[in-house]
Amino acid sequence: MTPAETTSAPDHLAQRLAGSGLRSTPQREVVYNVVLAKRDHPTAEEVFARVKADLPTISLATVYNCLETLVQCQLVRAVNFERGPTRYCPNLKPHAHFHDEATGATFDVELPAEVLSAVHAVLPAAYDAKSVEIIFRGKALGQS
Amino acid sequence: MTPAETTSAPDHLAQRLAGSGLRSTPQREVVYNVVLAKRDHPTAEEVFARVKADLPTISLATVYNCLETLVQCQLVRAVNFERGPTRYCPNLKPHAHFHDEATGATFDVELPAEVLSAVHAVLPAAYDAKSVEIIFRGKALGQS
DNA sequence: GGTATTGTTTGGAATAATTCCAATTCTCAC
DNA sequence: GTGAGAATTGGAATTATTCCAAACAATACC
Repeated sequence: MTPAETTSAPDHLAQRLAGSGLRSTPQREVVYNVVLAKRDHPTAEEVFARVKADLPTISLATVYNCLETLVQCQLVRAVNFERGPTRYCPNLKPHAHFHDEATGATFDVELPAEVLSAVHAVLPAAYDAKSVEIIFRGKALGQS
Repeated sequence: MTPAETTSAPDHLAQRLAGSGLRSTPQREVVYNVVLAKRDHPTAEEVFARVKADLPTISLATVYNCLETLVQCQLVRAVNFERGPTRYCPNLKPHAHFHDEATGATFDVELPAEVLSAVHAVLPAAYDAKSVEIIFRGKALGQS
């Protein structure tokens, strides 16, 4: 990521939080930075482990709270693969996910606007969709 | 459903089970019939409650076992909506799901082959998808 | 037909992920 | 500085599911 991004992220966070009447706190900042730093779709437990490097006394409950807050403010997305723990993703552009069944790794897959609208078009008029989630499952072939 | 379907379902079940070296048991039959009978995407607990009408002494563990077996034999599909319990669906044709956030109800949405292949086409070559799940979330407008 | 073998069911204990809660701590406005 | 509301914390509670060992059932073998 570029220097510009690292410095603007906290501002973005503070702005968004303020927009919802919430405060920017060290815990929220660090949790947000962790999700931004390594975009490997970490679970809450994994975020917890990484955040402790900066804030050794943070609690798991707070990590859950912060992640939930970030989801509410639309700064991160929560993604679920069947029975597994919720994973968190800072990619806000519309995209699909590919879940490697062998390794458990998750990858973002770009979703062109025309495909997204083709998908939305399958919905009968009686359904008003706020969001759509597309999840592939299978094997990812040896990527570096 | 037609009479033909109600009578052929058990055979279909027995065949598929045999194909995997498994036996047809009263528990598996009743669980399968329950999922087939009311296609409202019940949870394991809901299936359990319905199955008890026929088999009052069945255990919840057995319901989980049977559902898992049916999923393995591709007789039903398991569907997950974020943190909720797994739901079970006897619709085997490719389809998407619409999840009503207000009521928790789930509806099947037909997925034309060309949309399905357009979705698959977004995958880079390095990904070999065995399956894709498409889940809409939103509000369903007053359906009867 | 009786018995070994293997598959299936059962109830209860265990687990995993998350949420809840009450108590403390922090912040900002006055 | 004080007080009100927001945020954090640790631990208990909850939910959905899986695990496990014992009991039961069905088929295979003699």
